[in-house]
Amino acid sequence: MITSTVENYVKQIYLQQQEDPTSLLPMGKLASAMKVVPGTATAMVKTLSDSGLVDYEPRGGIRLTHGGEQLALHVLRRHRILELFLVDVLGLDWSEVHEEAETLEHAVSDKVLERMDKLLNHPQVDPHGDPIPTAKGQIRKVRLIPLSEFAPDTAAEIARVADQDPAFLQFAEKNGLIPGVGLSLLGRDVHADSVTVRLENDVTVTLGGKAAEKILVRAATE
Amino acid sequence: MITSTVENYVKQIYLQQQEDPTSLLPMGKLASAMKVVPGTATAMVKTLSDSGLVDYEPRGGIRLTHGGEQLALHVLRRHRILELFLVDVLGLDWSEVHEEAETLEHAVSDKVLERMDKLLNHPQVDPHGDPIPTAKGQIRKVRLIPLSEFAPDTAAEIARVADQDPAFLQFAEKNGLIPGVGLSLLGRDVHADSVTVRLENDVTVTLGGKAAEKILVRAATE
DNA sequence: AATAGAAGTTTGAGGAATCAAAGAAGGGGG
DNA sequence: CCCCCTTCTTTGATTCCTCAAACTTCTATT
Repeated sequence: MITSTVENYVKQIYLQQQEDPTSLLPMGKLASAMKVVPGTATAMVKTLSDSGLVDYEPRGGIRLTHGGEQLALHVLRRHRILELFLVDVLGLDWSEVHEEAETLEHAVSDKVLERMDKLLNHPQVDPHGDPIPTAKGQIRKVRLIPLSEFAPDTAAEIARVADQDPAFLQFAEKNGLIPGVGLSLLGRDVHADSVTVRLENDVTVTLGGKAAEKILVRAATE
Repeated sequence: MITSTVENYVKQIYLQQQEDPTSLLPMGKLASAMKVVPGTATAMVKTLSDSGLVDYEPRGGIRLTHGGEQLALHVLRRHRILELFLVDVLGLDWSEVHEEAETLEHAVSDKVLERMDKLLNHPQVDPHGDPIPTAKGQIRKVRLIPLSEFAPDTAAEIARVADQDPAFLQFAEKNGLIPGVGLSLLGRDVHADSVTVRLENDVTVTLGGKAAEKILVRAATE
């Protein structure tokens, strides 16, 4: 049976793999992402391998099989629709829905999920701008530019805030750094490791490199 | 930690105890209600007893402590609000929400639950007419009369359908036997073990004793 | 009262997921 | 080229929940 632990591992493998899609995911990365000791990850990966969800090369690393990726996308779909549902229907704050969805994603049936999807009008992205895979397991991969690498003097719009830490999200919200908001790059200071932008409401915000990496933008579509 | 298994046992003990509130609940009843072998129930009850959730008399039976009852009511509240939410907000059929809620009741946080409660306008009963305990763990106990014992020639209203089997609920729905519907007793045939009622839409329905026991009514409040 | 049968408890074992700690593999610096 | 350090795997143990089956207690019936 697919336990919620298995779902979590597979989801995490998928997310980690996105960071570096070319090479095999090392055990250590997975173990620390799952917050377990390395031995636990090894044991679990063996059962995932036996279930045909990952390809496992001992001491080499792992990679999701097609089946594993489909499962990961299925879990991710549940997670992201739930996040949006919690924000749009139940009025929770976008900074707190990640944790809630983390539990619920293993408990909602497909039937309930599709009702939510319908109620939300088949959304494409969750409250943080993360794309929602389709029920058939397809995900739109859009090339977004981190604010830290964004070219000056171009109009852009925030597409995604790539961090689920409530504290960071609250900071982002307070400063108007929310998906859909337009902005333009005022300046970048390499030595100060900082980026300054002007938002559509004319407020200017300066971010350090770490924070600027997490704000992903796309060229504005007027 | 309170696992969902513990929550299920405590909930089930509460429900079973309602059937016969005066005496201790025998192990066998609990075991069959939980669909486990008797030995499993014994083992589990010991840990419930160690956690102070039940009083356990070996070979005598069990009874919830105050703490156990509070936990049971908390779980029941989650279950019933979820059922109503699934019907009223997501449009699921009342015959199928019990199963859905059975899983979700262990995954939903208090925060999310109270949002649902608010959205539903602090309901008193779930779609089947079962009372919803308050957040403080209080439950309104109303004396309802089974159709099988109902006095003739009195106007009444269906208050509750006490069965969660989807098949029975679908039957009830098809025949208009839904909480809130008014009816009057046309006749009872002791030898045929049957009861005939006329519903408010003038349809008459005849039920056997087993079914009539599950339809609970209250004197009509005009 | 003796005893058969029902009801309940105990014991031994197994699967899922975890950790701690010992052991093996592999790669880079001296 | 060898050793050492990092990374990974193995091993042994633990917790939670379950079952099967042996065993005990109680009750009711003759």
